[in-house]
Amino acid sequence: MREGNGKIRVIVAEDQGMVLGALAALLETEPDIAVCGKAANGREALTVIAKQKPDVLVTDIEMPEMTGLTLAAEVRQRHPQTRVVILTTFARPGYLRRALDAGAKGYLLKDRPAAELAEAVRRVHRGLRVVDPDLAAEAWDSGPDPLTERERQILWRAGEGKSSLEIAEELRLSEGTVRNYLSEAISKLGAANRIDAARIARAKGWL
Amino acid sequence: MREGNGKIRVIVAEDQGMVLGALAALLETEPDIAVCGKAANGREALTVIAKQKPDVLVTDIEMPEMTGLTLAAEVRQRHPQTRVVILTTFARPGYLRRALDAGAKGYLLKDRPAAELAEAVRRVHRGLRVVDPDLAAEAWDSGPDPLTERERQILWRAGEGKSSLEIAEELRLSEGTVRNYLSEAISKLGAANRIDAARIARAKGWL
DNA sequence: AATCGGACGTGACAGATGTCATGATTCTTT
DNA sequence: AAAGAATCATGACATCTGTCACGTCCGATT
Repeated sequence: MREGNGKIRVIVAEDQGMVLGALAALLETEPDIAVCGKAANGREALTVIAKQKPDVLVTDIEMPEMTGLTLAAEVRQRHPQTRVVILTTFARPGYLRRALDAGAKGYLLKDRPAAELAEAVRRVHRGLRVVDPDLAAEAWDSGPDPLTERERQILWRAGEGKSSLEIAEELRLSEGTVRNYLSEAISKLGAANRIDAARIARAKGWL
Repeated sequence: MREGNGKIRVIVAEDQGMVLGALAALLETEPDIAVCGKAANGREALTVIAKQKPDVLVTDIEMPEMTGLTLAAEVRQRHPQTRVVILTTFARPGYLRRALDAGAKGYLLKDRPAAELAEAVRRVHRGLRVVDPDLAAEAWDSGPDPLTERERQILWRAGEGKSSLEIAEELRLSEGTVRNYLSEAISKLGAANRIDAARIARAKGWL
């Protein structure tokens, strides 16, 4: 958490305290890496980065306050010298695509061996990209997000168990319009009904 | 991973390789704790435990091959000298109840501070119980699982987006019966529809 | 022997859902 | 200026869902 005698200076952002501490401990076992800060969400991470100006940020995606994806975009704008590695549970093509669009240099899955984390940090620090190859392939042939913003809003709410009428009132639409959007989403995703459609969209990282 | 000169000997089971390695690294930083084995699922954990006879097993719940809950029950039977600490993301009353029924001595959430893990291991090793207090309170007043086995089976499939007819065919029931069970589940859970019911049941740890 | 809960069924009905045709409006791109 | 896409709408229709009343059968408890 202090000086870096030529070491790669890293900040870790992750909302699960236990995992945050554990990842930091893991990186600290590497002789050429120093963890110079931790954060429990995106907003916190931005503050710490402004102070520490680290070489690399390792961040989860799903966090309160500010998503890792939003965080990556902010870091690119405000602290371009800090390279971002996304570290997440989710092998979702949509997440990968958004991460790369947001300027992330690495996308790593939590179910890979622990040794890959340090290796990814080193590579990204050297200016290389690190992307899980299987996921990259899947992202390639699963195509882009076919949903419009409205469809996404409505499908999201449908997935929470809300009825067409409830969704219509919430978004100030007519019930028929909501049913139309859902019908569109169902057909675009090749789903059998709204629940199925929400599941598929979630799995792809489109919700 | 080797000798334990009076140290507490611990095995960690967790399916996400990165988290597994990180948790091990975290525990290894403690002077009185030694990690003598790792496992990526329940079955693997049983093998390692038979060899190592550790003092404490720290295990996740949701793993392939064998759940942490099943694992806890097996360990109580076959290796009663090993005490079990469940370490999970999910603050679900149903999980806690099942964990305690399975003989686990500790139930810890991954979003607690990292320092609590070592402390929990020490306490459990001393014969004490460690249960997240908030979760324990919630478990107490949320009552027991109200669903019957059939209702659970059917609600699970409904949550996957299957129609009543599909579920009926899969379970060799009439469509009307499936609708009746769903109706029962919806009313027991105070839900608005099948999607809502599945959400609630999942959140409680009953699915 | 009587009671109770779980599993399973039917029939009927109202309301929710999914589909389709058809159209208006607006904004962007060619 | 024309074409395309996204937003929003209506009406009509068939199907799916959720509820209720009312049963049967079985195994465990009393």
